[in-house]
Amino acid sequence: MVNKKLKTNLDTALLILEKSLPLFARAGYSGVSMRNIASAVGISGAALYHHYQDKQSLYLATMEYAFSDKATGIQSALDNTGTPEQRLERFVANFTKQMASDPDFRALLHRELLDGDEQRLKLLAENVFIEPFKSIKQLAQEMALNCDAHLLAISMAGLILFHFETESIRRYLPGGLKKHNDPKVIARHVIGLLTGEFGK
Amino acid sequence: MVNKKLKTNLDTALLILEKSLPLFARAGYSGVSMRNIASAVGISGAALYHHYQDKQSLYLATMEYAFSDKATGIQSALDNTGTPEQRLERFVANFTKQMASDPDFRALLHRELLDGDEQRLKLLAENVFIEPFKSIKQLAQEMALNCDAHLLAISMAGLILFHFETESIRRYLPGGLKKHNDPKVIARHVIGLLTGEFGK
DNA sequence: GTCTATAGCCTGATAGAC
DNA sequence: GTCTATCAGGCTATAGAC
Repeated sequence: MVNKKLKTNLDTALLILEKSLPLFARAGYSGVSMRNIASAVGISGAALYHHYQDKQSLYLATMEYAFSDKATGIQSALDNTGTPEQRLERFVANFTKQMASDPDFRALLHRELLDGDEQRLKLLAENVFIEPFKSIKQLAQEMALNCDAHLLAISMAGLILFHFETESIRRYLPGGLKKHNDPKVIARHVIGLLTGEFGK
Repeated sequence: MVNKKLKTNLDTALLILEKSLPLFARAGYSGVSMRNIASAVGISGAALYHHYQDKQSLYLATMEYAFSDKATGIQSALDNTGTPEQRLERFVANFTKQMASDPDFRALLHRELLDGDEQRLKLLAENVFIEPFKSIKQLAQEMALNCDAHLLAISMAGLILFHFETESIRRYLPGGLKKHNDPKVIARHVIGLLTGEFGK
């Protein structure tokens, strides 16, 4: 109750984004109503329209909020010290850990890949993936992996993300174990595959 | 107009599934209304309820229809002739081609991974993935790849599917080219990664 | 087996008081 | 900046004629 004057405008607008993010992540754009969001925030539906013009604007703002500082987090896994192999290992371990800790981000990412329009896909690319992508491509070149760097960067992300994406179904597939959801186990496996250390 | 008598019951029920499949694939469960489906089929909304109890039943039936013969298609890529390396190559090339040719199936798969309940995930696992999964695991063992077979099977599927999943965003990422959507290029890349032929 | 009509509820969005 | 009340239309699902 202290300083109620400051608890206005910007605070509510931000609170709305905070509350709508997990709703959109779990049910998607058309699975969430403005009333759902309003009641999660604790205000009336009409009040939402004071902060955001319409549902689409609110959704876009939620995506901007969800993606805003993800790039720096991912980028931090890509510092330039050590051998290429060490940097690869550090990146995979770190990226896996970050993805494991943020299921809402993962869900929004996959929903955007399915449903995103040009504007939102561009936002996602520019705000989140372009910079890490460049670094990974450079890393691929330094490792002298003799393949298309773009394809390799996609493969690295896919190797990690797909294990989380399939978490819900792997329990119905033969050999599925709890440990396969452990970010450390996943990272170890991906590093092994990428460095060819599994032999053959 | 010939044989109008035969154009009843089962035919309409099937036609409904055929028409609802791409709608659900592109917009998801809550993004498609019974009216949307009815008008795609060319009948009234009420008529849908003669064939399916409610929207959920229709959706489940659509998933069963979409997944029904996918297992055999995938399995056909896994015949037992040749060396493990040849079989791996054939499987990756064939699976990639199949996935490339069926964007609706891919979309439904990803939507189910995001939203599927236990019943539908079990359906997807049992009708589509269990048998190919077993074969891949056996292949992994024969290739003497020294890693967890379950993780490897997931990785193989992920390596292929993620390239399609990111098709919409890759055009905003550096180095994205048309050829990266070519199933032959993708398959070649995945095979190279899995066999370690890119060096390092 | 399909139709029209409709019930009852939920939707996004607005008007206007406070 | 938030509320209550409300609108117009969409939603799932049903009733009953043909």
